[in-house]
Amino acid sequence: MAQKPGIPKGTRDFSPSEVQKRNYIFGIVRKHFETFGFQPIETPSFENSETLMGKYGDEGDRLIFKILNSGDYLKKVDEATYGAKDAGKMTPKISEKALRYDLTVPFARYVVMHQNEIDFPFKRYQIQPVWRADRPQKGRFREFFQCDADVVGANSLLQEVELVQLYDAVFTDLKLEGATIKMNNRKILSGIAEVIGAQDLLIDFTVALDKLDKKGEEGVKKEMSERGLSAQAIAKVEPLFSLSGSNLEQLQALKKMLKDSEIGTKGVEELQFIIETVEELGLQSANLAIDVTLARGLNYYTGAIFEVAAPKGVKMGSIGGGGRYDDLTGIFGMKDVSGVGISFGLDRIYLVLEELNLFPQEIDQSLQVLCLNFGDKESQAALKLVTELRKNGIKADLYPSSAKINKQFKYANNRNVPYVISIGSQELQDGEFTVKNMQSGEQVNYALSTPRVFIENL
RNA sequence: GUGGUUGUAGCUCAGCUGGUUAGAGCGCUUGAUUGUGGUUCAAGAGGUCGCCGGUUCGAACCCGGUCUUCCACCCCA
Repeated sequence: MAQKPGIPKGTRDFSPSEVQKRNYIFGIVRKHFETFGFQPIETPSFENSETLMGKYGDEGDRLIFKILNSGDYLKKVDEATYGAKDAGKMTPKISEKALRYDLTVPFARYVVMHQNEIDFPFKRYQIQPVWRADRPQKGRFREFFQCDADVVGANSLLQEVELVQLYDAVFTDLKLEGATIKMNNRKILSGIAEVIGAQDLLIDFTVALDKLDKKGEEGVKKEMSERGLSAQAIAKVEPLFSLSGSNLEQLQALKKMLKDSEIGTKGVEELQFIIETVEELGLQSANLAIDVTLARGLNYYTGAIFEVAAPKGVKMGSIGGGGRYDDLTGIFGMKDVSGVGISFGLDRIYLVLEELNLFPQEIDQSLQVLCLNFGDKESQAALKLVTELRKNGIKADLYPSSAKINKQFKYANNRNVPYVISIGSQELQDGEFTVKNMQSGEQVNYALSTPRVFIENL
């Protein structure tokens, strides 16, 4: 019995029109990456486990897909480890490779390994799939594409400014108006933790704060308390919850709150510089907003933090994120290389564009011209014409068999073909071909000897 | 990883407290129309009811397991 085939949880097949739409997004993202001076690289789908493990926290380690060793992998496991049935101890012995979890860590590895060939500052972009053993939900997959652009070896805050512009350029080109680029700075978060006397609970503090929009003020306070923050510290956080107004007003409030913290003040200054410079240059369609509750999970960020929210009314997790990390390559032994980068979540952007109906109409036009097949003799002339059209870069095809004309037209209709050409016995006799505009229904005849006239009218 | 939810025709979904041959709309095929699609009319094809097992005289329906979907945690693109 043939069994019903299936695909693993959280993976998808892409049909022709889906691939075309995805390529449309890839194309726009790539175009702007390149106009901003980024160069492409690619890294392997899987890395050595030690490259990835421990870089994303305990939670991240759990979500990394491990690859089983080849051969009789259990032979190398000693009895004690085997008997203990401890996955944490066993895994490193039976799995030495893992699928990449994001593009940033492999990039850091790349920079360290190729440091002698790279001209710094190095601006690279990378568009490749990543894998996470997460539980799928809407917009969360186990295999999805990330489009990353990072700059390493440049400390200037102008990089952050450019990255905001890059976000804006891509979303504008995609006609996705009203995306909000939320910004924060890790130094501000550190500063707040310092001011409220909870430096050693920085991570717990930020994780709890990050949930403000979801859980509300009371929920966040409760979680902070559960995570060990003192009532006194929580009281001092209070002003953050009511932080509102324009970016400038928020900056003023933060400045005041953090005046006694050196690092906090530095963070506010950085944020202010980026925001003022961006505002000076202007954005085309995106909004830039301060969000002090923005924390993001990855601990390697040290400066600016970005996250992009879809336009209002679309229920979707963030469609992009990024930030500055002063010491990413440090974990691989290369000190003092600062990096800053952003990422586009292709799969989520796809869902947003689909929901807002923002894909251009002509994307589904895989064929511009279909020649009908009226039989052997007629199709010879048709094939000649098709060949000529193809030489001129027109997507043209001849229907492969002389099926009923009715059926051939239906096929053209379903494939969204704008022009259908008929060369039947009548046309052949007159040395012509008939072009039907499928939208208007109009038919025009052209001489078979001068297809150029038709091509120019297209 | 925890708790819940979903699965019936290619698609979107009905299907009563378990009871004969499991339904609709759209799509598909054929014909009206052997050289004209997107409209109309008629006919037709298409289903191991996610999968495995159990209860029962009898299961799409009840029970257990499993896979999948989506949701809330967790985390995140």
